[in-house]
Amino acid sequence: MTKSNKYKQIFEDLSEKIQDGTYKTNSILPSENELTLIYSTSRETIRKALTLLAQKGLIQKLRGKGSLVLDVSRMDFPISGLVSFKELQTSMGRDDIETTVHEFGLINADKHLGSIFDVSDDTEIWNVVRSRRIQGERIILDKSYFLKSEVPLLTKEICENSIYEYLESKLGLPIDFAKKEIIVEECKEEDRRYLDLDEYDHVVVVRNYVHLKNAALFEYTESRHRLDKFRFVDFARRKH
Amino acid sequence: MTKSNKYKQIFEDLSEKIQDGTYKTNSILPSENELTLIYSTSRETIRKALTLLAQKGLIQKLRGKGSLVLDVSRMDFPISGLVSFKELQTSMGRDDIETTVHEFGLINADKHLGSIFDVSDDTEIWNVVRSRRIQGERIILDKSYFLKSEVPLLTKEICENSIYEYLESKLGLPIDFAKKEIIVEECKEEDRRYLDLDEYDHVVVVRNYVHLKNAALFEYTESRHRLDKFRFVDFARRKH
DNA sequence: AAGTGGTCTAGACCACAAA
DNA sequence: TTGTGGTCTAGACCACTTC
Repeated sequence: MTKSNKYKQIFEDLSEKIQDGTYKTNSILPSENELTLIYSTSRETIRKALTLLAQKGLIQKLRGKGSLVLDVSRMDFPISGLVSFKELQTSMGRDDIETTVHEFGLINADKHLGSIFDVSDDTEIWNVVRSRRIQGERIILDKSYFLKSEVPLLTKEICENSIYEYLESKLGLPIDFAKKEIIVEECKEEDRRYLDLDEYDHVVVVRNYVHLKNAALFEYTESRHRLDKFRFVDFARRKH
Repeated sequence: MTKSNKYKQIFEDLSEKIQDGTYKTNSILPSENELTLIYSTSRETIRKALTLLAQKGLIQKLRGKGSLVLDVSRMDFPISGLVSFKELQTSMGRDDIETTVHEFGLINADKHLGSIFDVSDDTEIWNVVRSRRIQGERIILDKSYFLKSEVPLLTKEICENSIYEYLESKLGLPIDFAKKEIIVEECKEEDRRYLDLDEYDHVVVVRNYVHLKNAALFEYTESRHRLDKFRFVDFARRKH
């Protein structure tokens, strides 16, 4: 195990055993008391692991009964949360996605970007415009902006692969939370230029605001999708 | 306080104090140890309450520093999770929304509904079709289905107001989690009949699958929105 | 009555941030 | 060094389900 936290180790172990069928769909996991013996730990630690499993949608806790293993195969990719394009790609088993970088470089914030990032004008910002070709058609246009102060170095090569892998693994940026907004807009000139729009005159626009652990916005990405190929899945648990 | 759980009471109390400005944006909450004294409870209970606040996006926990109060005014209504139309209405300060019930009654599940609910054909299901008129225009078409076994009684009057208020407050249904799917579809005949579509030939379709605490699907709703009025906001926190 | 998960306690040690 | 949040423990009592 690589993780240091005991409850995360237990979470990952149970997660694997559910995915590989050791614990089968619609069966009940060993009780919390049994799990304390299996993993030689306290019950609260077991409960932390089970809470994670429930939040991830792998189990359903039933008071008085036990923890029910849910149908994993039915779950679509959970975009809710932060997901890079590369993750999406692999989780959907697609290898036929091509990324083309159309614009890449440093720009100075204008009024619009300045107000989004809450920084003064002429703050340096990375500007990346990419299109995604899926099964031969250019379907998605991604316009990304990163604060240079948080991302000192970026290259075109990195943008052609997964920027997030670079940001998180290499740079170790403490990404914490994101706000997504989904609306539909009329096609603009840039959509017609970079996408195969066919007859469609609207695009689905996903605006993504990504914050670091210090609560500062460090990335803003606008993802423009052709109508017919857009799909968003959200798995949400009832609060309180 | 009405809630029985201590950590929920504390969560609600802190939540109010943040929203009414007792604890100001960008300030630090009293430390966990101080809160144990304020609320006369153990630290783990305080931490449960703070975890809820963090999940709701009201605070940001910073190791070694404290719990930072986030800017509440910036947050849009968090749809992520379960939101009834009525909730949306009030949270956005709109009183000019009219609901019209077009279809209401019991039907027997066909193949399609049967597979969605995972019940045998001819299981009894409530069928409710409603349109939402906002500022004079019919913008949203809601097609809802409820398992009769879980919702014994439903009336047209209830459907004209908030079904969810009825289900949760009156019936006390233990609603637990929901899966949302958002896609774009071409307009169908029912869209043209019940909505003011103007020139639009597509609608945004939100499919909502709502489960009870026993993990059974009890509601399926298809919400069909006119393109130009659709908006979805999601506030997501990084997992582990 | 027995077993399950839900809540709560009073401690302990650790990792991190700031002075 | 001090104070913060993060993790972990061993026990307790409660609410619910099943028998």
